[in-house]
Amino acid sequence: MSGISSSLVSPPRYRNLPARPRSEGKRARIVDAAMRHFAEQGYNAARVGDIAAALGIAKGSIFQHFGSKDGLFFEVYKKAVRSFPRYLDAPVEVRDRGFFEVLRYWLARTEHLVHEDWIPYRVSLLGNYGTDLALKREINRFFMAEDPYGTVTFVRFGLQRGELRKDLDQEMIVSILDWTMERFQDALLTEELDPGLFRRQGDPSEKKDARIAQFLDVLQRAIGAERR
Amino acid sequence: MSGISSSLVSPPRYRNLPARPRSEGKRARIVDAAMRHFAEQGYNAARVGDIAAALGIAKGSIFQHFGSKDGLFFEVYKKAVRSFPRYLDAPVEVRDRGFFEVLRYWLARTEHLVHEDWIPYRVSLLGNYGTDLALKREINRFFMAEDPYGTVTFVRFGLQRGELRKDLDQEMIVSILDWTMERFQDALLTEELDPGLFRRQGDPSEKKDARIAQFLDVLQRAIGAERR
DNA sequence: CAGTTCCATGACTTGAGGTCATTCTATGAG
DNA sequence: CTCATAGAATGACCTCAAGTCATGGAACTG
Repeated sequence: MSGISSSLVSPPRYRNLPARPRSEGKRARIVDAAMRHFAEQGYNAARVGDIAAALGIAKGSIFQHFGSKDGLFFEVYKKAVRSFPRYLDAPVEVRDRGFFEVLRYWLARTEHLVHEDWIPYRVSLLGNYGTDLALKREINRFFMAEDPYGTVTFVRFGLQRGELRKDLDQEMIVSILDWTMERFQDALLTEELDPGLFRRQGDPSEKKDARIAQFLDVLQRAIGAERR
Repeated sequence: MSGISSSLVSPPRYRNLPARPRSEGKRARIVDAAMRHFAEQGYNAARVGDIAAALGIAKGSIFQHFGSKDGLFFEVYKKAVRSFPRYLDAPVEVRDRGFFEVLRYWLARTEHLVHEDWIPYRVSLLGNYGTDLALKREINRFFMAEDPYGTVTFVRFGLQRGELRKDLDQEMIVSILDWTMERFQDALLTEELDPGLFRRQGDPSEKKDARIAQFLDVLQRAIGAERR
């Protein structure tokens, strides 16, 4: 299994064309337009030509700046993800109530946040599920390097407050938190990814709150310190 | 957010061309060859033309049978997933030791199984992360309709034995199990998706066993009935 | 102002998915 | 055995989007 991705799969290229000084503004405008297009059309259906047309520039320019459609998407993805709040961005009074209250806060608000501005959320979905594995690897690198949601510091916060089990590796807790939060939110928010939890048949949406409570309970038992 | 996938995204087509009687054998041969190609090249890099060439048939034939590359991949994906064992396929003596022992059994064996035959595993990865959202929706439908790993019956098994919490909806348990098992196994097995749990810096593979034990412990606290 | 680097352009190339009129072939009736 | 017919196979052809590149500005540099 070792050599599959390195030898059999065609080499990806997310060439990081170094940010040229003069063109920063233009790069940013391209990324913005591309974000909208990707969000609305999906990765495959989005056309680089359309993005260029929408901006009134030549298609070649986009390739000169980003090298490839993948390269462009990766920039778009990073921008989208960086625009999301970090766990510890919750209001102080919430933070003071502790680790799991911060989680509850965000879960309850996610839906609202996404409704207000679904474009970056949609892009993050595309990156997570809708492109290809080579990109997924790149995204993983990005997450490990930047920790854009501040999960690591958030877990440290929970550990310091004694709200999290000390007998687990921190990495393990971080992974579990990342995985389950991501999947739960995706199921909560998007039709494509709901395995029937939220949309089976005419589930009244009040049930969502119950689901959130249940989910938090499960998580607390899983990684939380013994209560009292 | 409601209308995104229905109105803005171009309509996908996984037309289920009804299985013609005479061509069953050929369909199967195409699916086999395609499985190998997708696994080795990835979805995007795989060429329908190559698959046809490898079989010594015309490209048009493949489209006649499966309608589109997506359609072909979906068949391949289903075949791959159906080839995996169900939870309750574990040996009786393992089953007798209970729900979590069955999980331990499969986690310990997954790596082995995948080494022996990584092709269907790779295909399932592609379906889960490397194609597009429209396909993801189709895959979710498939899972809900077929429950190919037998997760639902497995959870019922755990509930009947009193090993799982009775205060959670069954659907919730199933989802949590699916999510975490999938991600954990993916991290265990693949470079692309490993968020650093197993390969951060030359982790010796003995650590894997420890991870598996930790993971099971976490899961047991999360969804298991109170011990003793 | 001259020289140089960067940037924009759009016509062009490449190549993959997908179509379709035609041809072939297996089957079963007469 | 022959012919009729439906399903399957074919490959030339079409479409269209990603990606390239030679050329021609535009903006700094000294």
